[in-house]
Amino acid sequence: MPELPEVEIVRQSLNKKINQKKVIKVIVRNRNLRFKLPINFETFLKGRKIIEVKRFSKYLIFCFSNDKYCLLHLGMSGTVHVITDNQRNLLTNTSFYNSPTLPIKHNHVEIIFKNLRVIYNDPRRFGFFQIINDSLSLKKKFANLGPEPFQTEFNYKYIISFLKGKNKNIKNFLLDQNFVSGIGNIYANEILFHCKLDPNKKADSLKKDDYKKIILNSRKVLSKAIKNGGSTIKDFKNTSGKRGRFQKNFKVYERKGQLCKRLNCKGIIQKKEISNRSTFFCNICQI
DNA sequence: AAGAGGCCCTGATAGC
DNA sequence: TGCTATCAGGGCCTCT
Repeated sequence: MPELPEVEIVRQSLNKKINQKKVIKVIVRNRNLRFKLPINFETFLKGRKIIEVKRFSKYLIFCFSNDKYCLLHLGMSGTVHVITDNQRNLLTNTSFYNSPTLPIKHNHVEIIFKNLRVIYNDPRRFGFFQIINDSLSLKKKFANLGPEPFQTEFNYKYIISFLKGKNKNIKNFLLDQNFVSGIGNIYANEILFHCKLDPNKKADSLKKDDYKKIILNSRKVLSKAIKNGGSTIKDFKNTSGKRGRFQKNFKVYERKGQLCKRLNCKGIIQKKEISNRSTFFCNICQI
């Protein structure tokens, strides 16, 4: 569920809390994430200083001095928690189990800094860490990913040339990270609603105006989601345990059977499987 | 080569 | 109450 906006929220709060801090210790409780945590993970991080926390697409990038990097992808259920030593002492002394911020189970990785620690929690273990040894490898890692919606490279010309000769529906393309990166199932649904487009429509049959709407609305929806602290469906929280608010703005996602929110539209939101992903759309205005 | 489908995993929920 | 089935979905992999 963490898509670009949620990852950005995590990045922002992490960058405030751990920038310029040095890793003192790393605790790994479970190496079996989506990809097995490398054997040298702990020694690679230990002693290194964070100089910035960046993001590309749905990847967090911990940047260290000397051109070293560590990627973190949150998969579907990954959350990052930052907790100070003081908060931690209070928790253990009083009601650890009633803590609103820190989960008890599935805290697989802890990265410990002076006075605080970063805890990676992930029930489904679809998330992963990756060590990157120089900026060239970092570039390579992202080479096959498409631009983010915000980038100028995501423009009409690019879309036309990418879609040429391909035969998929538009929703699949929005989910295709090689076409445009950062959009997941929730935001793909929302973006297509704002474009008034049928998710099942073949992408190369769309009009010039539709492509422009897609560019505009993917930027609009994602930036509004970021402004609202991301979306919390079930378990997304920022590093302080605060929930997102953008789910209140959803027009179609998880609204099956409900009335379309567009002014004067009498449509009913439909739910349909498109390539194994639940897809929500209005049966009147999205045609 | 493009596209479809399977797989990894756990927790919540529905149905019996 | 307790069992089983189903669903959620990001990215990588395999098969056609």
